Amino acid sequence: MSQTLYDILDERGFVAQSTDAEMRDRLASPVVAYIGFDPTADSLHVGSLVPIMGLRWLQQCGHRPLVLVGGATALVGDPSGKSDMRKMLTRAEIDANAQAIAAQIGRIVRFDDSATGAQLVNNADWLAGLGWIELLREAGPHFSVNRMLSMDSVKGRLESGGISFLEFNYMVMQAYDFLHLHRSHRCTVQMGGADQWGNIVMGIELGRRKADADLAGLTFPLVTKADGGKFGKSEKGTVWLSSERTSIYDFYQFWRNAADADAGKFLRFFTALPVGEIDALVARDINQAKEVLAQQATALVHGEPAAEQARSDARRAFGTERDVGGDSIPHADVPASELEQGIGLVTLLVRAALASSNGEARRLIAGGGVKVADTLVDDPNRRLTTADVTDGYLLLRAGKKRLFRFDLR
RNA sequence: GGGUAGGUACCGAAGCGGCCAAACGGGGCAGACUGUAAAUCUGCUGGCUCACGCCUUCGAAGGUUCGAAUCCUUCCCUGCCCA
Repeated sequence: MSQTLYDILDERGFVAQSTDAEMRDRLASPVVAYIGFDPTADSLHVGSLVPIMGLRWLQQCGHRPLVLVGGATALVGDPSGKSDMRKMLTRAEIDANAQAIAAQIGRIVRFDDSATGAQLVNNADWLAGLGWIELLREAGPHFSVNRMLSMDSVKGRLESGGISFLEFNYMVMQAYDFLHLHRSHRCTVQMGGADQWGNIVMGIELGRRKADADLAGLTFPLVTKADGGKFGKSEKGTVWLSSERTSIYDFYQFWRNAADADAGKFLRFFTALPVGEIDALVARDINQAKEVLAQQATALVHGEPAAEQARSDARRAFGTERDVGGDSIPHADVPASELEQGIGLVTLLVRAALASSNGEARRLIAGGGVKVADTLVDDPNRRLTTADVTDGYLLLRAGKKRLFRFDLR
């Protein structure tokens, strides 16, 4: 193996900061490294794909990844990068979320007992049982409040509405996690998003003071978009990894619609294609590069067959064929009997979720944004009947990119 | 606990008795241009009916008034200063 993990991460853009100037050497021989995920929802979103890919490369390079789900820390809530306090979750919700998230990661990272098999740990297992006094006495003396206050994650909150003591303790818990994983799993490296820097550093220092351990950390950059917008949002909101929350069609479209300027970066982050190939592809045909990005990213999360289906359906729907019969195209049934009486276009737009209210649907139509089977309709009072059905379905388009198919039943 | 400044639609931020569903900016959606890209220009942006009109909304609950986001009372929350 000529390339070390560090080289791979570096050339793919995964390295934001490293606590160890000699990180490349450190990663030249097998280590145990961990990344934490907070089970605050029953699914991760595309933002978490960066650390997950980090684990994947880690594993591929002969290291052992530890996936920590923050069963305990989620009870507290990470203030990093948040402007407000999160809502509190119950223990049962968190446990269920932790399971769901582990399953998602398991599709990308291999969990088993081999030397490089990933292992799942839950900090509720060691933090939940700790006594207040016990923790204060063990970890407390090693934390300087002055330093904690100077951490970006805290400073941000001090400037924008304050931070509760509850959340202020988050970094202590995370630091304790690192120490614990060093003791229990010989873990020496923690990775995480750039916003985790402070938390990671606190863990390293705690490890040095309590266990004389030589720990290190590496952070991934915050994924940004060329236009400055938030990464991971589409018109439908957050892009989740769960197909329950974000359909595979929408997931594919999210990547397919990436900005040109982001294609190369995203291909490095979210696919396993060799960097040389990525550069060549981007240089040759940027639009095709985005199709590859969409297919690869979808395959990563939802599997090859689903990705192929999404790609071919999208190609046909947006290409010259105008064939929208594919299974992955958003669709629902509509009873023939109902259509015979005629249904208001406005009603159907709302039913298809192309508009969130009748008023919005009307505005959309009046603004010239609605097509029925490729024919522009600008009459808000238009009613659709079986006469509008072609090939057994009724196709609604809102704008150029949103569409919905009603199958006649 | 005391003092003080605030809580306005997705976000920021005006409004300070009627002309306020509420300026302006951002965001979002749509149209033109394109390559399912970006940039630019244009329109729209609480709900119901869409014609008048009706309903809900300006931290919460009451009150004053013909009429309140705008005045009064109590309460809740947040920042800052003091203890």
